[in-house]
Amino acid sequence: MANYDNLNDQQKQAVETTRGPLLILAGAGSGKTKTLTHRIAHLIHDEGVDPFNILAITFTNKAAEEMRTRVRDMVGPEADRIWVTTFHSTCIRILRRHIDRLGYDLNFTVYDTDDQKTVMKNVCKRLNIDTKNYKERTILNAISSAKDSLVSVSEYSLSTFGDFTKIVIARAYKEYQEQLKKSNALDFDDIIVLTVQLFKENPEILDFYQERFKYISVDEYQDTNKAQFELVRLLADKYRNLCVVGDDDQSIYKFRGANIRNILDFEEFYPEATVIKLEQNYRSTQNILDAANAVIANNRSRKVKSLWTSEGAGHKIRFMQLDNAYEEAETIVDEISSSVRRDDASYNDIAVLYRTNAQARLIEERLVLRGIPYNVVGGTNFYARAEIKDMIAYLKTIENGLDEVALRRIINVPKRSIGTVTIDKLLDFAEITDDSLFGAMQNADNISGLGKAGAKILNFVSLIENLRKELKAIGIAGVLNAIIEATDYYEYLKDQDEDSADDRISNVDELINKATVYEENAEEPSLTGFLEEVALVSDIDNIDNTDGRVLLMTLHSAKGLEFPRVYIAGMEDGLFPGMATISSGDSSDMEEERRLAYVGITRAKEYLTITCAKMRMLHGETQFNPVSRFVKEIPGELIDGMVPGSKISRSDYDEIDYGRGSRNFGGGYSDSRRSYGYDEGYANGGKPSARLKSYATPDARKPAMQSEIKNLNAIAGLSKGMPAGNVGELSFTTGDTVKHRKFGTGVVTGISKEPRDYKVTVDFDDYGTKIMYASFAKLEKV
DNA sequence: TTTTACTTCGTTTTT
DNA sequence: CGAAGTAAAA
Repeated sequence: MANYDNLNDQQKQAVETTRGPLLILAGAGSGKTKTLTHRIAHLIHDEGVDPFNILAITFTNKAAEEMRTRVRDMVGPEADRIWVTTFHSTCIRILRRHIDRLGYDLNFTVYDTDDQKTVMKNVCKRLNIDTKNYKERTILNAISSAKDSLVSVSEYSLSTFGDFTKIVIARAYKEYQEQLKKSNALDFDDIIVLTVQLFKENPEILDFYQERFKYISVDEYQDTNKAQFELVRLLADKYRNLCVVGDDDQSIYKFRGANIRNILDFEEFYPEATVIKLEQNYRSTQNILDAANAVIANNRSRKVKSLWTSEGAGHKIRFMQLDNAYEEAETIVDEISSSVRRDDASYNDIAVLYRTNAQARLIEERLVLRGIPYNVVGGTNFYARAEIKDMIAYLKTIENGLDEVALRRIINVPKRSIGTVTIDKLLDFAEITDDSLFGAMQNADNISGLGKAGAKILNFVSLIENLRKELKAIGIAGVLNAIIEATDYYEYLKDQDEDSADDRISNVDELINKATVYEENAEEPSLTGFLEEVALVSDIDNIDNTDGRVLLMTLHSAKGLEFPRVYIAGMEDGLFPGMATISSGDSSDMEEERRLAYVGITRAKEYLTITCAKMRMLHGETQFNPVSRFVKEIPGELIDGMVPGSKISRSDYDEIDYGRGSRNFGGGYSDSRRSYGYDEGYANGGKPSARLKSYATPDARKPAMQSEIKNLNAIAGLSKGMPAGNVGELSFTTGDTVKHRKFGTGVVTGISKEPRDYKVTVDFDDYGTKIMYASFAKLEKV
């Protein structure tokens, strides 16, 4: 019997409502994961539901992971029989078994956005579409939103109504789908769309999964698109035990196809639905909640809710308007520094949020100068790096020879004299013989006019075929090593660019680590599985705020997270909300932007500081932005320094003495300057008032700053993704006996230093000799 | 084929 | 302003 004592009345009601459609409107910080996990435990323990019949869908791997552990904590190992996964992995699991019904092979690969663009480039070339007028991305976005709303190629073609742009997109859509199919590849949207199609065309398959998943819950329901709605609808259609959880006020992914109507109209679609609102907040102080409530109340398309807490009012929200973006960054970093020094805050209590990634740079620069450890979340994905994509392309080619994007990426990387001319000949041959590119390559002997390239092609083909054969014996990590060896890939990287080679090599090493970890941990490791994991994993999943770093991220990335101290930077009309939103005639755009502000505010547990700059460089021109309208929607009495009871007016802001209340202005400033020798830039000898003019020559300092960042980062061991200052000391040396979680004990026979880590060779008592990376293997000296 | 000069274009991005 | 992509030159 599960224990529900620590649930509030609404949560309890949600847990106990197990039959029929249920809509849980879960405000920010209202304990929705807790409610969902209890609900699952209740189903199993009190209603005797077989875990096998439960499906819990989330959007992110991270959310799925968290829910899985929490359910396991409550119900034990039985929990592993529940499907707790993302939309995309759910669908891939289903498609791996049945996609042959739709004419694809079961070993299909998944294309990421880069791959999509490559395909679209080819499509445009083939169809003579001028990519000046029609950008690949624009076309792809149109296709993506068509797929999101389940509009097929033929339906799209029929709905162009003579609109020339749409006609072009329709042609591109058709060709794009054909190319993907030829490559036996799916894009992210296809993963959902094809599953829906599979179910619609094969009632017996649908029925099988309907019987399997008698109880379904969907998290972050406000972010679902039409295709996902349809998928869930189909699955739940038989038993109608569908529980959706979401917060319409946190719907911030419209631009990616999320349809807020799914949650707003749930009751209309399921008239028999029970609706429960979770409004008690367990995260933030009342002041923060009041601010959030006040802002979001300006939205019209929403279900009215109001967050409250049984805890106290807490600290007021601090607002500071600085003269320019440099001072904004400096002020924030100063405050971070002093709050850690003087209060009991630690770096991992703190997050700096902003609207656009570009804003991170200035803040980063100041953090580096202060030697404050930080991590920037988002930006470039690990798997988007060229060297990683190369390695993955080799793996994809081994896995799925039809994958033309992968094959063409590596066919001449590293250089093996198979140039465009040769590739074109091969493609012609493939077209005539109705074969794939790889098929043509295998037949290189029968193609005339290839000249010397013929032998090179066959070499390449046998490399791939050999690796395919050896895969079983040497594993994924082994294959990767073999690729590097056979192609002399590291030499290639060094030839490319001497400076970045070390970084790139260590990235590849990291990929090998990941492969090793995957093979050690997965139930049934396979190349398919590894590629899937790689395709469906993002940086966001690896956010770690326990390693003593300040986190910098966009407001979007912050959804679902919480921090004791939050800074929201750049709250200016023109930046947040952005210019495009302000000038858009569609009020729903502004409402979405406001929801983003709501998400930002509700991330804060104890302290919320909002900043903006009067002057800021944007797109190469200096802009003078007024204070964000969202800030003005916060009642004045909640803001530090404001006259209680008054709404703030624009003129009020200009009167704010934002120096007040920040305890260490003068001192902190001059410290940081002296130590790094930037005094010259300041007008008044390192004793700035809050109204200090901007740097005399902000740009002149840049080159110095850039190299300074590199140096400081190197000294502090701060480069992105590296645990805070720990690469170095091993607790053992050659000859020591160590213990591994899985392989047991063994003797260290060798240690070699890698750019980022140690490679340790261990002769295990029971498993033979293994080479592993120290940071992953977690070896302990015994 | 590779380097270099020039143009273009600018939110957010769970998978 | 600066990244990224493209066209032209070597």
